Amino acid sequence: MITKAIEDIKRGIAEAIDMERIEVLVKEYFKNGKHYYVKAGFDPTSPDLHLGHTVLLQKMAVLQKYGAIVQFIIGDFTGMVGDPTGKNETRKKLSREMVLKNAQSYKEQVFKVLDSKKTEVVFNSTWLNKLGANGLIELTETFNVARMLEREDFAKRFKSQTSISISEFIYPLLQGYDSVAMKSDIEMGGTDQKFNLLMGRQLQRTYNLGKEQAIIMMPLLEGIDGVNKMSKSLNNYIGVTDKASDMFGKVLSINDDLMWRYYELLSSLSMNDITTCKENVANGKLHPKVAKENLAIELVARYHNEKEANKAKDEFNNVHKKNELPSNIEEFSIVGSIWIAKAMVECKMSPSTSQSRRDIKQGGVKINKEKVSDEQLQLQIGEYILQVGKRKFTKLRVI
RNA sequence: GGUGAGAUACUCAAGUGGCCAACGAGGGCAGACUGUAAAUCUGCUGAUUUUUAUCUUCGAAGGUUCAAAUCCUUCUCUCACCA
Repeated sequence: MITKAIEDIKRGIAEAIDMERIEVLVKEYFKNGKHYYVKAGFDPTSPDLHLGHTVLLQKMAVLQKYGAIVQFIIGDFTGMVGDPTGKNETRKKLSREMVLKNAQSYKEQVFKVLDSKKTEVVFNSTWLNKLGANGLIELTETFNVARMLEREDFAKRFKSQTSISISEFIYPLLQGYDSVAMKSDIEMGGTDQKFNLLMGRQLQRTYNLGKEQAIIMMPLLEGIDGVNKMSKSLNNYIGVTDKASDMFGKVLSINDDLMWRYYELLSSLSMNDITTCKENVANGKLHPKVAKENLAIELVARYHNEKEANKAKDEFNNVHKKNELPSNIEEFSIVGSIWIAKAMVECKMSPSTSQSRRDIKQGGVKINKEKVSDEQLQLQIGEYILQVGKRKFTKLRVI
């Protein structure tokens, strides 16, 4: 049982620091039911979670199964200091209400993965506000610039003489201080967070907490382009709140190699099952598309439900294989007969009439499944199914 | 504070008086093909029913010129070097 627990915990992780301690904590739990604390921080600015985030969350959910209480820290204070990477725009300070609202929407998304009974949601302003200038100075004394510059990205920037702001130095200290305040046993984060995570460990020692947190780092999940890490700004993400049909489609659009990565990091199948599945695809017993569909169904079911997932699958096959129409098409009404290019703009299928004309010219526009060849086409009064490209449909009513 | 470099479309990046709505790359969109919204190949990628045309766009505002992204003046911002 314990061996299996440890195996589960180790699965897919990029790196762990002080794994022995983690094992001890888990063993303790199995022996006398003693809980331990796992910390992870989230920036409250963008509350839209995507599957990249869930890699971390799922690992925490696994730990919860084995005795962990998750300390879900909303970095409302550190968020204000600003993760200093995106410089040249002035960071807007989030209002209290905004933070609370984002926190609320976090909860809705997070508890699709985490067990809410074993999770504490806390704001780091609670203790960081109290820290004050004195406390802050004290905190900065625990560390020195030389050590700070050991950090790879700082080192690079220092070498190339790109500017580094003082607040960037303080940021990791504050994050580390969270671990002191929360007395965490384990902290989790992405591999890019290594420095900040280690800081927590270091500070716990400095502040004589009597323990040093272990660290679990999860790999960064590649986005659906298969190259960059999943992120909202690169628009290669699958959002937790994406519609079932979109989510399904996006999963199916990843390339076959990436599929296994997603399996490992996102699926709840055991590693054995995944290996078997992989072998079956390799020797032709299982069609890769079926394997991908299974994965898509699992994920859609997790964030919606099984019914929706199967519906999404049928829909996808209808639309893309049999060329049928999706079941729920948005409807739009326009008064009076209208030029098709303009109609497309009106119902938001196209950003401009110029774009509409291009699409028509290239044969990408269909009305009632018939390709439109006449750029000048006027739509008379009636009902039309308008299709642009492969997946944009609108039911248009001209009245 | 001083000196120098720069600001071009979604991003990177050419262009230094007319042939510039602006090379190229990435991205995006569309088409063909496919098990797929993958891969590959092809086309398109400022706007506008004046479509071999018109209008707006190369940090901002003025100016020179028949003609400016390109030349001049001022301003704003960024970056680097010195202090």
